[in-house]
Amino acid sequence: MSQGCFNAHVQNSDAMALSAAVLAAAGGLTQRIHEGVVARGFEGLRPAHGFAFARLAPDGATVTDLAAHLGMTKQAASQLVDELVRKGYAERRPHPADARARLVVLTESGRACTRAAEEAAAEAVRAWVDVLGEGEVQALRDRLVRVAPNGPVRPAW
Amino acid sequence: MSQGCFNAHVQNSDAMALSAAVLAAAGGLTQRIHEGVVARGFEGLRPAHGFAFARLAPDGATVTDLAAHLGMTKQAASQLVDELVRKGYAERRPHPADARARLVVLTESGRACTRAAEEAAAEAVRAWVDVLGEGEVQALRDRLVRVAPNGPVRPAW
DNA sequence: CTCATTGGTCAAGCAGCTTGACCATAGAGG
DNA sequence: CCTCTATGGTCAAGCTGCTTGACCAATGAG
Repeated sequence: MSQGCFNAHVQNSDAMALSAAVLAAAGGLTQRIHEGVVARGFEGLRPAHGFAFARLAPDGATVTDLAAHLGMTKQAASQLVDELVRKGYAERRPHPADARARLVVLTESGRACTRAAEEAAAEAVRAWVDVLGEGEVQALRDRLVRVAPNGPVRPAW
Repeated sequence: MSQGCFNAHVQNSDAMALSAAVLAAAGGLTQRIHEGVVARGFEGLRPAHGFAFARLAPDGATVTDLAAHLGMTKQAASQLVDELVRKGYAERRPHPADARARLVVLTESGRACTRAAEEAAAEAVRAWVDVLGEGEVQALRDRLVRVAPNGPVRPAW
């Protein structure tokens, strides 16, 4: 583990301030996206579902893939998919290359919801642009990408 | 709601990339802090407890304050405090100015855990400094503070 | 003194996740 | 071709953290 808090320039209090800022930004963003999705008429969805949509959107995924992506058991992922199917956002199709597996894909309604989330995210980010300016926001994004290249994009706490 | 996605310079895909970066940074940070706290010998704590510690650390707080801070009911907050008390991290003291209320304060063990979290956060941030440099990290913090001044620092999804 | 408000707890219920068991298919090795 | 283990998926039961609802004690304004 780290043995040096002594020769570091960054104080613990600074680290906490940065951490709080990152968590506040993430929390506010999640909240705004969720509110925007609800405002566009998609109800009965929790933010956690958004992370599933993000994984399903490109080409669909198996339940096991989804479970790994969300950091939960495949049973839990399967239940989550059940819920999405029941609400009409996704459907299970036979996997083209593996008779054991089933490919979970978004329905048109699910894709519409994904677009709504994108719009809501763009709206939230626009508020950031109003404060910082476009260049600063892009710089922010680039630095965050460099700093958290493969962080878990999922409910983490 | 927003009617213009047309005259905005920021594309939806950019907004999603930024959102993903922020969430990845927050998720990674939370994970690292939690791991650091565990590595320093504090077990049986979930990240959610960290947000409670942050509110209790300065001068203690009432259960109702804590509930508002964490965005949950006071019953849930009370249960969380029960758990912290049972594990020796906090204790309930009579409130000096209100006989109805009880002031929840950290024990020495709770303060030690708070310090451990600060060290873990500093450690995680040092990894960011290694990538970006100290000035960039400070700039990152300043911009995030400007963008999310009062975001919810708590489990949000 | 009265009474609506506020801080806190007890109790029951629910939602989301976990563990454990099980079945069907896949794919590697005789 | 046949095992036999590994893998994808589901069913069932249980737990944990949170919610709602009811209630009591103390507060403070009238």
